[in-house]
Formats: sequence, structure tokens, C-alpha cells
Amino acid sequence: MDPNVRVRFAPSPTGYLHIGGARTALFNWLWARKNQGTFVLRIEDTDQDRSTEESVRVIFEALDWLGLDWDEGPLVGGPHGPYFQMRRLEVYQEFAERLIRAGGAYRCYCTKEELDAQRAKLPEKKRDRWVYPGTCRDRTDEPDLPWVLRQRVHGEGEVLLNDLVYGAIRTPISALQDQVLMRANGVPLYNFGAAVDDISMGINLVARGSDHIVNTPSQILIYRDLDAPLPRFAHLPMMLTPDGKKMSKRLGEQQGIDVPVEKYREKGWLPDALLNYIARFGWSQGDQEIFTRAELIEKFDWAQVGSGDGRFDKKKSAWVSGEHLRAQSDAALAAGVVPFLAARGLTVAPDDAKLLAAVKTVRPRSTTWVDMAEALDFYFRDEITLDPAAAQKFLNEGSRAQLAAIADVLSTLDDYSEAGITAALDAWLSAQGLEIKHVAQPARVALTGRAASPGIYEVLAVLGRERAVARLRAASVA
RNA sequence: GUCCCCAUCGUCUAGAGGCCCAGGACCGCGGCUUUUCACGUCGCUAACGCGGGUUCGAAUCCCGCUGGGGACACCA
Repeated sequence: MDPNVRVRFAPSPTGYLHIGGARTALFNWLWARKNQGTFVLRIEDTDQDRSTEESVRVIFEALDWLGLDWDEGPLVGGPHGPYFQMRRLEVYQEFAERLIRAGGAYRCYCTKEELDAQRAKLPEKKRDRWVYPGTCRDRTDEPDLPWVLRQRVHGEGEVLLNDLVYGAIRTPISALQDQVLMRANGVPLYNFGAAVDDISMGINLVARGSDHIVNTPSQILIYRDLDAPLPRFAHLPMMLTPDGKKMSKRLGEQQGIDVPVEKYREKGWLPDALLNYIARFGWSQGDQEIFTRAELIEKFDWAQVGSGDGRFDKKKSAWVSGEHLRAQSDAALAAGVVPFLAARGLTVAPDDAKLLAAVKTVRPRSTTWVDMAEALDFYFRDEITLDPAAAQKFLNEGSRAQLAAIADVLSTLDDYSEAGITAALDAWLSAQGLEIKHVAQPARVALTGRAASPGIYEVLAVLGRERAVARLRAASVA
């Protein structure tokens, strides 16, 4: 345990919280909570074309739903704010001056247009191999001209990145180029903004996606030139689509994977279940598959994080979701499903006795709230619709007569409880020389409208005498 | 194309030289349970990409190949 741990999650608000971003946030959060350190949220909104306030809100909501609370950041404040990059422009200005003085950057007066023109002269195939020729490296200051801050890559040898997950990664300094760090309007680019903020916010462990490994050497150079203490770095393997491609919203959804976190909420996932699935993705702890949030905090460690990219598995994620749902108490299940019933137009109170009883019967059959609400639907709806295929298959002249007889038995029954119903129907069945299996399916269709449901006696008991008898009679005459 | 990274069942993974003719989980398949569907339970199929080394011994170390992924912006 190390309460000095300071980690951060730094999303850019360009639409939604990406499932992979949620995992990055989770690993940082787990590490902070395990160490009783500090989890910082920083919004990297420097891409003014794509950043929106709406997506800032969406990200807050998603983190809130997941229960990943931050100790410093927007809404809660903290001693290292502001926590939106666009409100930290003076900080970058100051660091820019410092970096120039330290020899780690220079003012570049080349315009984008000039450089684009140079690039355009190259044959198309070589365009992306273009490197800045260093025109302004030693240019004297031009007080009247606009300038961008450009990194002065200097020194010999290689940059060593000692990654907690990947181990030693060496990059020759010669492979790095004089990239732009800050635009003429004072808005930083990623590598500068992230490094400056991580320094000024005292972040001592940077955990992010492995797609950022290539950025790290440039950032290490900034730390070095600023004489700032280097944080530890932990890069997380990528979460890919089932096809093994980088998970974009479009590609993910093409393959049936939800990429925005809010989708999981809409589909009725338990936040802890989603956390469990994404934590177990790239990280493991022996043979354990199901973890509570507390166990995740207790057991998480970088040593168990693997370096191989993985592919999202929808089936397994559904299983994890179901495991968590089934672990809930009846009361929690009832309370949780109420909004999802409401979404289907069914108003039920969370402490409704019938709901509590009904929930027991569908518990082993559900993987999400949405599933569960669907399974519960027939208990609470006044008029059910019969599944045509099921009705055709099981409701015929013979079964209709039996349903009518069963309705009679039930309507005169003294003890309308599951035990009472079972006893009475068993007596009736044996008097008829029948077994439950001969009438179960027709009864199921009549009572629930479907060919699959909880056990017939449970359904009868929970549904209540009035509705049960009415549905049986309705089906027997149709 | 260049640079970087990765490589165990279909998928997520255990495995840090002998404990592994490779273990767990999901999926799939089969049995049991059973009024349906689930849940549960028992079992089965299924992997160390290839080639060289090093070593008494390699899934584990080294090299090459192949395959995959990522990055190559005044995006993040």
C-alpha cells in the first residue's frame, strides 16, 4: 500500500466512453483504491473540432454508473486544477517557455501550408515518411510572427521505457522527430499536454492503452529536458473486436459488440459485472473468474497484467453478467428490475410482494435486467399475447378441455399457494390418469403466452388465482 | 513502406527450464436432473504458429521466419 500513488484517467470528450477507455479507467482506479492513493480525472478537450460538452457529460455519467469515482477532477476540484486542458492554457505557456530555455523545444515559424506544400512534393507513397527538415531549429526569434512550439529532439543513444506490463522498450533517439508540441494559438497537442499535466499534477504512474507506447519516448524526452521526475508507465494491451481489429464504435457494432459504455447500462448490465469482465480481460488471478468490486481492488496488481492483445467475447461477457445478476438478493433484483419493467409500460413497486415472488422464479433465467424484465412481463401485464407458434402447437381441442378443467379446480381451491396448487392439481391429474407433463405445455402457453417459462406451479402461484383462472379459461375457449 | 509491440485450446487465460503427453473459464458437443426454457451437475472435443539453436531437459531462454496488432497529424 502506498498512499502517495497518483494515477489519472484522461479521456477526450469526443462522443462517449469507450469500453476500452473504461478498462483503462478501471485499472487506474483499482490501483488508486488498492493503495489508498489518488485517482485524478482530467478532460483532454484540446481537439476543439471534436470535443463537446455533451460528451463530457456522457463520460461523467458513464463513470458514475460504473462507480469509478475520482478524487480530483471536474465537479470535485482539487489542488492541481483546473482539470480541463482548455482551462490550463497558461500552464502550457509557462512550460513551453521552460522547455525552450532548457533546449528541449524551439519556436517554429513554418506555417502548416508551407509544410504541406513540401510534403506534397513527395511521391504519394512517401508522404507519411516526411520529416520536418529542422528549418527553424536555429532560427532567431521573430517577435511579430506566429509560432508553434516544436520539440527539439537532441541527445544520443536511446530512450529507455521501463514499462510495468511490457518490460524494457528501447527507442533510438534518432527515430524521434521534431514534432509540434503546441499550436500557434497556445493549445497543446497530445504529447505536450499529457506530459505537462502529468508533471504538474504529480502523476507518478501513467497507465493507458498500448496504442500510446509509441508516444511515450517523446514524452520521456520532455520529462528529461524539464528535469522532471519520471513516472512509472503501464501500457495496457488492446481490447480488439472478435475479428481482431481495433475496437471502433463502427467496427464493434458491426460485429455485435457494444462499444459505448452507456449501451451496457441501457441493456441492463450490472456495473460490477461489466467491471468484472473488462478487468479479467488482460488481467487474471489464478483460476478465479468472478470477482466482486472489493475483490478486484484487493487482488489487482500490475504483475498479473498480460501483454498480448485480446478479442472481446460476447458469450463470455454475457455469462459474467448472468453470474453477477444471479448473485443478487431477491430484494436487490426486484429493485433493480423496476425501471426496466417501467420501460415496458409496467408499473410495479420495488417492494411489491408479487414482484419479489416473481423475481425468484426468473432468477436462473436472466443475464441482464432487460432479460429479466422480459421474463417477468407476463406476470404483470393485463392482456398477454400468445406466441402464435406455441399456441398452434399446444392449444388444440383436447388441451383446451383440460385447461378448462384445471381452471375449475383452481377456482374452487381453498389453499391457493404453490403447495396447495400442487396438491390439488396432482390429485386431479391422477384422477384423470394424467401426468403433469401432459398438460404443462398447453398450460404454460395459456398462462404466459410462451413455450418457455418458470415451472407451472410457481407461475400459477405467483400469477394469482384470478389471472390464472382467467387466462386458462380464455385459452380454453379460443 | 518505416518504427514499435505481441504470439498457449475458437475466445479470455494459468504456466516465470524438469511439478505440463499443458490446468481453469466461456463457447460447442454429450449425459444426468426435469412439466418447457434455464440454473445446477458430470463428462467430451480442443492449444504451446514454424524452423534453428542453448541445455541432461524448453510452452518457458536466444536467433530467424511467419502471422497478428498498434503507431507513423498543428487527432488523442
